[in-house]
Amino acid sequence: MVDGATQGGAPADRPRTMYQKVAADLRQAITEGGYGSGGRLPAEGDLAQRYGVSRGTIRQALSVLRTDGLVTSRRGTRRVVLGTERVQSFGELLSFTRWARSIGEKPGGRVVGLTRRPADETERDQLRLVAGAFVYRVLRIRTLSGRPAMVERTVYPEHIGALIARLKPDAVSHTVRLEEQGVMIADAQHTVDLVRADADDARLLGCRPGDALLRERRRSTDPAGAPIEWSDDRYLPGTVAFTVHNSAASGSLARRRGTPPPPNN
Amino acid sequence: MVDGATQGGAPADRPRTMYQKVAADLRQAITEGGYGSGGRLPAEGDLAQRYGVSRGTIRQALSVLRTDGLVTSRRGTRRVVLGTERVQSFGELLSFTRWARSIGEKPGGRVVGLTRRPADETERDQLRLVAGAFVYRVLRIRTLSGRPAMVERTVYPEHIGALIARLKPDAVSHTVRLEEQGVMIADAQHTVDLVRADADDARLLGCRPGDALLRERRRSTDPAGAPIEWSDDRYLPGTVAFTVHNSAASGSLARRRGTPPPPNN
DNA sequence: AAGTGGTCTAGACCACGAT
DNA sequence: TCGTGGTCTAGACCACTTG
Repeated sequence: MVDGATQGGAPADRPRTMYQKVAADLRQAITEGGYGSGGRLPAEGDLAQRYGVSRGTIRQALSVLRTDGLVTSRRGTRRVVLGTERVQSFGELLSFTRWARSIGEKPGGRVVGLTRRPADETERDQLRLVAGAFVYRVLRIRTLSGRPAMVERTVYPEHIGALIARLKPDAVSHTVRLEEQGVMIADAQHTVDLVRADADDARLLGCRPGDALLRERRRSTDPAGAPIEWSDDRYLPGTVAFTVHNSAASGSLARRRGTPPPPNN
Repeated sequence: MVDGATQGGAPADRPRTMYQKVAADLRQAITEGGYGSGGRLPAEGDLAQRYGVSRGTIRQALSVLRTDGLVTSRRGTRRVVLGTERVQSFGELLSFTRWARSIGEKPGGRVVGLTRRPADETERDQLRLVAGAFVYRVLRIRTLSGRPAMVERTVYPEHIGALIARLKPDAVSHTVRLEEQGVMIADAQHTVDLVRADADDARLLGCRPGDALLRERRRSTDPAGAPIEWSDDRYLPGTVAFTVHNSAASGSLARRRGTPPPPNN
């Protein structure tokens, strides 16, 4: 049977299925340079024999690596190693806290404003709410090793916001707290552009109004497709860069340290 | 048998295989609102029967839609429509010209500088060249309906650059010209961040040195994994935004009109 | 308990690249 | 021509969600 982009559990989890085990194994071999950059992988049939699974399972594993941009694939020739870079997990992308830790910085956060009120039309549209529904709006300053890095404005539907409202103002990771209460994020849509700091941004980030900021707007949904949050995050210049790999039918986004050396693979 | 992220020909092409036909069919039904936003798709088995194919082929088709962020998928329940937005093609992302046309603007371009010289270390690293190899560097201003929008600095390995060097300075699309000569781009790695305009940027874009620009750096490779170009594109504020959908194991990047209304799905 | 999608098998044939 | 990955089939069993 066929499969597709294989949702598979978060790559952060321990591999549970055969194709995840194979993928993890091959990923390690690749990132450790076992095949070299530009090197060729064994044929699918060989891998199937080596791991004692069907060719289909091997293809499922390889599709994961292809989506991550680690290998090519084309008819007629063996797969080629495209890059040997570590791939960022979905969790690191969604959580400022996890991202900060993954790059060796100490994350901080403080809620500056929290209100509950009826959703306006844009919010109803984004969160798929009916007229009259309430939302929570959270304004929050995020720091890296004590220095202001980002201003976050997040809108939650009422049942999620109620959980957020109970957290301490300086709770480090709202995302992790939500996970602990069983709120899972399965999909996210991101928009990255450049925006001018308004008065609030300037005050909280310590810049001047009108200064340019890198903005990421994000809409996240749970496994059932129900909106969980709608956020507008504004980063000081030099704080982050966003990277994406894509091919004819794939791609993924990663958040990286600001103005990093040119991507190396 | 299993399959994966299904490289399938460019979605721009006419569907050639069964799963592409099914995917195109379902995509149209979804974007036309046939299932509604948040609606549920028929079961895989039902679709298999309706199209007269195996369940595996249906799953392959659905994996395409899942990668595009159009539908969810989880065990136990039918797939749910996540969004009904048009998905941008790989070609529109890679080619400024095609993108501009897709949003109804008239694209323009003019080569301002073209040099051939030995690659420096960074260029050798990016383009996977050996010491002593030559590269072409192209500096180019891009316009939307006559107004400057972006400055493009692209480095090509010698065999590709030689083709570019033969084009007229105001050739509209280098990407399309390369395609006509059989140069195909199969994968690309993007990095998006914020950068200050240098003297060249300011002169060509008509802004002041030090002004903030949205930068996209890109490394593209052919189907065999060989680097084709390494580019540094700098957009005037408000010109573009980049969007990405991702989930546990997928994602894709799209270029949009600058500071658009909040993403609608 | 029934319905549904996720994983896996064991084949088949085809399209393409390299030799 | 031969090896390789791409497409497709027809099953099987399992994990999960929902009533």
